[in-house]
Parts: sequence; C-alpha cells; structure tokens
Amino acid sequence: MDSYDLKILEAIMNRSRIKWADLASLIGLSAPAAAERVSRLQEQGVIKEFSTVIDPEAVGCGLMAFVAVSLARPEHRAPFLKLVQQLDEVQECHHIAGEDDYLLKIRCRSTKDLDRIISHELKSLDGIVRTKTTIVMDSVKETTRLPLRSEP
Amino acid sequence: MDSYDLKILEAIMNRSRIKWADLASLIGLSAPAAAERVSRLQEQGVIKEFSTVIDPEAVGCGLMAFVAVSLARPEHRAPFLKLVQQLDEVQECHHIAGEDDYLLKIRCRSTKDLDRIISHELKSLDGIVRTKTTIVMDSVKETTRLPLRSEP
DNA sequence: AGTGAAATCTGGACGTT
DNA sequence: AACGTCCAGATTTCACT
Repeated sequence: MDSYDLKILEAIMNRSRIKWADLASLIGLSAPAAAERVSRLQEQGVIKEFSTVIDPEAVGCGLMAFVAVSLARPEHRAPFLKLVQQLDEVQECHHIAGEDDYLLKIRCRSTKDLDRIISHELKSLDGIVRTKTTIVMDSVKETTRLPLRSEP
Repeated sequence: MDSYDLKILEAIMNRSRIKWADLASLIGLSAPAAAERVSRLQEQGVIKEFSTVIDPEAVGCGLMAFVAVSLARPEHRAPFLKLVQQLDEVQECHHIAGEDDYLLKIRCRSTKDLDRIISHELKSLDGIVRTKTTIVMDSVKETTRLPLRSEP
C-alpha cells in the first residue's frame, strides 16, 4: 500500500468503470502497471467489489429506518443474525456498545412494509426484548467514500 | 423500467465492471441493447454512479460510530449541514423523526479521531444541544444491495 | 516492479429486421 | 426496440529494463 495504491483507491472510489489507461495517466503509471495494481488490491482484499449505486426511490425503496434491537440472552444471537442475513431489506447490522445490542439499517417500500419486517419477521423470533425504530425523513449526505491518508 | 432493466440492476449491483457482452447473455439481450439500457438508466438517474467498495480496515479506517445530534433552533441547521458535507469522516447524515434531529454515520481511524470530530469539529458550532454517540463493535452485515421487485 | 509494443478482445456506431 | 457487423480503441500478454 504505497502512494500509488492510495491514488488508485482515491480515483476509482467514485468511478469504478474508469478505463485503465485514464487511471494510469491520472496516477502517473502505464496502463499495465495500473491494471496489475488494481488486481493485486483485489487479491489482498483491499478492494472488496465493484458496485453500482442505485437510486432507492427509483426502484421503489424510498423508506429508510434504523432499528435498535435488544436481545434477552446470548443464545438468541445465532437465530437473530441468521434472519438478518436473509432479509434483503436489512442493509446493515452492527453490534453496538451501549443500551441496545444491535443497530439495523433498513430500506423498504413503505411504512406498511417496515411494519411487516419489524412486527412480523423480527418479532417472530424469541428473545427480542425491545426494538426502537427511528424513521429517516431525509438523507442529507450519503457516501461510501472513505477518508484516505498516507499513513495507515 | 421493465424486467430487463431490473435484471440489469440486479446483475451490476455487485459487479459494475462486468463486460457488456457477459451482462447481455446474463439477461438475454445482445451487447448493444444491454449497453444502451445501462446508459439510459444512467441518464434517468436510476444508476447514480459506479463505485468501488474498499475494506475500511485496510485503509486504517476501522472505527465506526453513529452520532445522534440535536439542534437548538432551525437557524442552526445551515451551518451544521455545511460542516457535515465538509467532513470526510461523516459518511451519512440523516434527518430523523423522534427525540433527536440528525443521525450521523462516522468512519474514522480511532477513538481519539472520533473525539476530535465530535468534541472539536461538531461542538465548535453553536446550537448543538446534545450528541449521543454509539460505538460499533462489529459489523455483522453491510451491503448496498437494494431489494428489487417487479412492481414499483 | 514498470515500460513499451504487439496481439487480442471489447465497446460504440450504423444499417437492417 | 433489438440484432449483427464493423472498426477504433482499450486491455492483456510478453520481452526487456
């Protein structure tokens, strides 16, 4: 991970479909060298995948909510995490410090849909003591950019 | 947005660098037809950008936190939102319903770094009544996939 | 590990169905 | 609106530095 790699990550973070030749001239290397570094970064796991950002509204997925979940006991974790992996509407699941155990980020079609996920899917599990739902009214900033710097 | 478009979005969501020919055979169209649909989806704004998913740990950005922010009065919004846009560590900022006003998702290098952002950058503003910070200990699921279905 | 040239393959344009 | 062909250009391979 030298300065060339950082420049590459910086450049492709927001435009993965950039041509290697353009990337190369952007960072000051030849096209083969740039392409080889990108595939090496993929093998190392630094680059996880090339993805496409889709407008959620355009595909009818305009509702976003955060749901904090508290579990009764450790043995309720496994079935909860399995369900979370299965539910397409659950985009993120974080194990958090503090009052609650998990924080879910959910994207779905409507409040009715959200109700189904929380009241039907999640609460069908044993051991869910409490859920606290926060509805998102407007997303002011949403990026997947990471702050990159020289020294890791 | 017919079934071909949905198939395209489904296919390129996790691999934007797919070749048009492969995408075409995947969805059952010719390469020119597939490419034209992708550029049409871009023009329509359904496809926002092609991005690269980078492992945060690999670039020394292993700490994630959610920060709920309460503002004193409406006139404190503009400077707050401006700062949020400027801070690279703030990946998301959502206007939320409920007790607090905004929910930030922050990625940074360390707790010391987080402290700088919250105590120094954010609290330097007037009108920030309260912040509630939740540290993420482990991210169990993280995806940008959207649940796509036929009828929007 | 990077460069430059050559061979190969991809992607955009155009005319046709 | 999608297909098939064609050509310019991009990607990959390879020998060399």
